[in-house]
Amino acid sequence: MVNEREFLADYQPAAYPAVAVTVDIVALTIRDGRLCVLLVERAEHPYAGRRALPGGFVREEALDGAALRELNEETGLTRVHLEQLKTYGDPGRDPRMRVFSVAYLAFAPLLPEPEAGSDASGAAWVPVEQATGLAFDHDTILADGLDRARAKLEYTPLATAFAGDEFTISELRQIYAVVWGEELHAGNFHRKVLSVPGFVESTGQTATRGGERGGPKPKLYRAGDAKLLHPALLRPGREEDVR
Amino acid sequence: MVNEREFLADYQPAAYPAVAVTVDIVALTIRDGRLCVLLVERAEHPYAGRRALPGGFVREEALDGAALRELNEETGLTRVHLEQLKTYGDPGRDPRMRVFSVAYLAFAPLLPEPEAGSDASGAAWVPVEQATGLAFDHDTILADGLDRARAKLEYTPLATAFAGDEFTISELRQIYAVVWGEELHAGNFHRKVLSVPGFVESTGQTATRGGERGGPKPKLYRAGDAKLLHPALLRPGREEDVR
DNA sequence: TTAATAGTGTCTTTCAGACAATATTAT
DNA sequence: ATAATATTGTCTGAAAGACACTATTAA
Repeated sequence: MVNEREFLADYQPAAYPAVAVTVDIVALTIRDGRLCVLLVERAEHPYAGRRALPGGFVREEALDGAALRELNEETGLTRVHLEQLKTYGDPGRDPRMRVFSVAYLAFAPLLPEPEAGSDASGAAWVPVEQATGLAFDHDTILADGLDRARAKLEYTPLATAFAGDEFTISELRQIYAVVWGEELHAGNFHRKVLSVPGFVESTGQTATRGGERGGPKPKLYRAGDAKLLHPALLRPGREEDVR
Repeated sequence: MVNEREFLADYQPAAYPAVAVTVDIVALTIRDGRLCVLLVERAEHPYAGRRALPGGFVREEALDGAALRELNEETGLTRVHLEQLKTYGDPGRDPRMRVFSVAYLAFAPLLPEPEAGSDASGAAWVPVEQATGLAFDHDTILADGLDRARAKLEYTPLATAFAGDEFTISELRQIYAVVWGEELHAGNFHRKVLSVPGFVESTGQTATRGGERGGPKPKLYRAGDAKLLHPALLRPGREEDVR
């Protein structure tokens, strides 16, 4: 019987078939009232010329670190909400070899024009409804990311991650409306948000001007300290997809 | 410029540092009124002799398939609810090499005595509060799995996956109580479960006898067709961990 | 001035939770 | 008979959603 040290010294990693692990990022932001996802155009085979989610191979780093690094390389963003989404590993999803992709979901508040990264000839924020025909299984990953994002708005204060440091209740409502794809009742939303403990806190300030087409100067708020919304903000009319 | 076929023909997977991907499974069941997790005792280095979550290397198969195969090898179970939990990939979590573990969560209704698997000298259902000091980062994985399971009972009919084909409302309540670790009001729970569309449906049958210490013969139900509970069954008194 | 917006008030319905009541059954 | 359990009823308060109303401001 070998002991642990001898076992590790003899261990031959190359005896196993080669696999690789990447991170791919579903980075979402809101631009011009539309929900947008960050896409790159692939410069290399496979899928050269096709649009894809930004990502790359994991190095000697933690998974979260790899995701943050890749996102930073593409956008320069560093203060974003990042969370692991799901891992995709069907054989054949990458023609080169067995590649497992750990997908991450990111929420970006403001919109610096994305910079072209090393393995991407271009990067751009694309409205999600136009983000189709992506490389690999990225259509599926994007769809899963959108599902997750929509669900998390219900029970977490994540919507504030789309807003700036200070925001109005109307801006917050627009975020919900854009992500969920349906208008929300302004009055009820306003009262609801203020009634959830820790969701937002007042800055005491007021915006310098009212809405585009009139209205009083709204009050400004910042994100509160809640990690969960209680009670939650449930999406209206979801009885259909319950079964 | 090479075309895609030439590129793939020249591609050298071995040029990248060796990594491996495993699946590890948090399989939960209820035994003797306690929430239990399936553990194996490791026969090989590293962590020989330590208890660990069942799992193994992913072969030429999909991730979900690998998880189902591993669980089946350990328990013989095949009709279980299996869902991907999270992927763990910190450098150094496995002393052999860079190993990424895709963790799965499984809910097993009945309790066949687990069989010893190929890379395990023993497997057993262990009450979760006694499942500590596991190999690798499996303590963390188990904790994440329990969090997920407790949360999913709130808004999905997953509790029925712990029950048999037919069950009473009391048995369902016991499942919630055991997983959440707190007693639930029998009367309110009863009315609530029956009021959620598609959660359970009546079999028209009645149990052959009442409770252990008396009481009328309860009616029998089976799982309904709902995929989400609406409205949800929220855990009582969770205002504390909202921040 | 006009129209849009911010913010508040009110009402109805639904639901959670506390509690009670009744019927049924194991011991 | 006693105690436990299943099931239903009642009440209160929280909360969602519909709707109305006032005040404020851009154009």
